[in-house]
Amino acid sequence: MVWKMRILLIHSDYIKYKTKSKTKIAEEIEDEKKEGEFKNSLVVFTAVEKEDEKNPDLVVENATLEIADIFFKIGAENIVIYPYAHLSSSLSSPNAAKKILHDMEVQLRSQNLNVSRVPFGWYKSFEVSCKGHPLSELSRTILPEKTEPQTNEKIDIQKSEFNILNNGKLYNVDEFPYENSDFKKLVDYELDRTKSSGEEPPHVKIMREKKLAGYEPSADIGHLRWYPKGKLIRDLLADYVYNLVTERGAMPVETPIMYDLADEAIRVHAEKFGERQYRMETKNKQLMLRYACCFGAFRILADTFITWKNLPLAIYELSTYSFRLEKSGEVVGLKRLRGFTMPDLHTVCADLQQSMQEFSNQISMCAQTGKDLELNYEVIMRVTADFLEENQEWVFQAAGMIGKPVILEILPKRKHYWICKMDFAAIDYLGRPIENPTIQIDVESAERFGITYINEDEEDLNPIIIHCSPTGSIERVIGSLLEKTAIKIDEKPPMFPVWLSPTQVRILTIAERHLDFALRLADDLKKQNIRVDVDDRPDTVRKKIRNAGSEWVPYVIVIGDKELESDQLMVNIREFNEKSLMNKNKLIERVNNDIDNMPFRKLPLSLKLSERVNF
RNA sequence: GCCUCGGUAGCUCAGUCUGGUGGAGCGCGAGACUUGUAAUCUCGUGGUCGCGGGUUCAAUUCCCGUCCGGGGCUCCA
Repeated sequence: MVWKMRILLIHSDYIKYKTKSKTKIAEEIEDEKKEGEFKNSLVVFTAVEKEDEKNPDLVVENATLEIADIFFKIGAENIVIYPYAHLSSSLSSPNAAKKILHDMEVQLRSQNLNVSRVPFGWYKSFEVSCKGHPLSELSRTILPEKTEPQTNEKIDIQKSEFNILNNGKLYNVDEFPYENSDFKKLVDYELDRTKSSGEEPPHVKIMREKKLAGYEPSADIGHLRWYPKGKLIRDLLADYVYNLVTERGAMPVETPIMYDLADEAIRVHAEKFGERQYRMETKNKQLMLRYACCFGAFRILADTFITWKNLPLAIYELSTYSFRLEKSGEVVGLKRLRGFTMPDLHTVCADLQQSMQEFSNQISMCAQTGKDLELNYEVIMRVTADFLEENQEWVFQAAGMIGKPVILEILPKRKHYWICKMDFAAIDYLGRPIENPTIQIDVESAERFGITYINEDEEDLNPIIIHCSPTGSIERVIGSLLEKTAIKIDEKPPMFPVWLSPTQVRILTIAERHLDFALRLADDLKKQNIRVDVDDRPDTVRKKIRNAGSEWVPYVIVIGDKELESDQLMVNIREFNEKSLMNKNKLIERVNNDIDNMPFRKLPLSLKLSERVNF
């Protein structure tokens, strides 16, 4: 059980007290404080607990915020801080308590409130008259954790330095000759220079129109429901990343989505994410929902016997789901969710040298996903000043692998667990980045989680761990693909890459007598691993063509009397907005060529459109 | 979380300012048509006007609260 400061708040008509006799731990007081009476007061009975000693300043701050908040709500005139040990069975040391109570008094007073504090460590008689309105009796537990950063902007003044790195040369952000508008947009965004247009990102509407995904009103904010077409695309992307990482030697695992905060390493790692966690309590456990796969991965690695011969060693998991309690105003479409799916690769490296080498390999892997998914990534590399100083040659070379300018952020001090990271972002229709792949060198977690390996000299050492998401979250990938269609709308008809298109080939019939032929053709294509369906509804050809277009179907074939006679098919090719005459085998070849070696899954919808449900 | 705008039929949206029996298109159902490349015609079905409270003879409309969504701020270890 974790204990925290407990307070009982009473809005009273009056409170009177009188000191009787000292205890061993009594504080020295002047005579005038030996008794007192306060009218219309918010009395704060307070017990300082063991846990509070870990971060007394934060407890004081949180308690002060809470008390002031209630004070203004009820409109009392005085605040009376009353030490009251009996609220807790796990008290802090008397000295810590005295300090915290004193600091609370000072901090409340600094807000120009009338504050009094009743002496600590005396036996006292007291009389309190509670007002009895709904807010007059409240209890609060104050956590020694960060709540809102609102009041203390003092920390973290040290700013990062931003530069552009191109062809091994460093440029000032204002002097760089920008040629690529997406890159310029990322720079502007990083430097807080992005102007807002007040529009909704187009992918939000498209994801619903195309029946991919929708909001689930009966869940929390930022959790989606996925319809069959969207689910198919998710699964194909998951297959894609699985193949990508396993081909490079990663071993897939699956770990729990919730963790016990009683585990010290889990708790400390969890608290790095502050309030943005889902927490849940069972009868005797406090649990958190994972925000990435680190927890499970690290626990596996900590329990695994690893030697230098095994390194680098990579384990992979697709987190369905990761949970982040983003602020309600930040959640939007597929870009920012509270429940999302992230490919998460953790690579154990013997030392910094090996981790840099692996980092380079993973840069290639992440860049490859941009090519495979046909997404343009702009890149930002972030390093601590120390790391840059010692490894400048490597940093420049790593950035050079991108083959175009990248932003280099230099952090004066290590602020997080990583010393070097690279973020790849697609730029959305409104010119804002969607953070996709990321690679990070983690120098902290191995030790915290007790992950070790045996080196050649049989010494037990903590490795370096690289976190990598080769595509970023699956939802963001889909969001980026949809944004891209909106950006390119003037250049080409919107569509998914053929391997991700739910329907790859649609066959539509002119009259009922053409259905048998259409179904036989569909069957042939299906046998060749092509997702095909048949629009057998009694609508006009014009209308069926239009429908196929609005579903972004890449290849559409009309079957009429002519097709029954010959083996030639008139194929509508969406990408080029053209019609082309070809036979069945040519079509199969063409589709397979589009799909290349990307993953395939069958169409999880009925073949005949007349039988389909409208989601 | 704060500020701001919105929530009306399965979907897209009008109506609300100025309170008085709620509209259109698409979809869906029925019928007609039997169709060759981006919406065939006619008829019909369809609503707790997000939810809760208040004001009023009367509330989708005005007021308060709340939930959900968009944008901005902030944040994205």
